[in-house]
Amino acid sequence: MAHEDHQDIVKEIKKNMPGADTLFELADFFKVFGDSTRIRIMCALFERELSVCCIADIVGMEQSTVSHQLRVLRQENLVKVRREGKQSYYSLEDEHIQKIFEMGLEHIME
Amino acid sequence: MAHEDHQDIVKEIKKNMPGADTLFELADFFKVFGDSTRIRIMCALFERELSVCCIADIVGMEQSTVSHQLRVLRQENLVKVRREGKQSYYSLEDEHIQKIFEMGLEHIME
DNA sequence: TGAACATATGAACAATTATTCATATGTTGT
DNA sequence: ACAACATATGAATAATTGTTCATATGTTCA
Repeated sequence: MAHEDHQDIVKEIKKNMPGADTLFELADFFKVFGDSTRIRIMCALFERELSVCCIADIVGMEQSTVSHQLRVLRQENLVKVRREGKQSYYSLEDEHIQKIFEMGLEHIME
Repeated sequence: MAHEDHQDIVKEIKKNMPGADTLFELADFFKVFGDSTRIRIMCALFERELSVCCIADIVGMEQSTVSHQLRVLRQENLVKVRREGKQSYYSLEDEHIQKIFEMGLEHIME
């Protein structure tokens, strides 16, 4: 309880904010972008769909690690899979991802 | 080493990807969005600049917690501070933030 | 059916991170 | 200079998360 209108401001801002559940979900969504392995995986997928072993080679990590991270990306609907014989081919779910990516790049390049 | 053109694909993708250092930086940037307390703080700041104690009240957490998180936001150049008397007023550094936020919302609302 | 390969998953470990408490620093008004 | 308040920071703790190893599942071809 600081200045006079403290409570008014708090009430006003709270009223206009999205619900806490929405913001939790949003944080979970962005959490996916907050890991360099996943960022690199997504970045690789900008060009074309890729098999798991290709991705592992590109990012230079264990196949197991990549598989785990691909699951995270799947769970947040950022990538989709397609089975073809022994391989699984992953690709990006939509274009939001690339746009968000580019905006982040713009920011850090400032 | 899977299918025939595995190595070609790996080499091609690697060539076109941003450097590892850039992608690490980008992941660090997005990491900031990946916490619900920070998301809520940023969201509150969309409307107007706010003092630390207002923010603490809005998000319903300790002043100390908010202060720590504001430091994280400052370090990634997402907010700026202005001292006025006893209070520190925080505001958003630029509009990228709100755009990224909105794109995230669009995605989870699909 | 069995061997060879690609991918997925569980458990364990290491590392990172968010929160809190206690306290320090900074500011104002007396 | 001191009291009262706002903010910042350090240390400790709890929780989350990324990676790896070992292994299971799924697929193809002989």
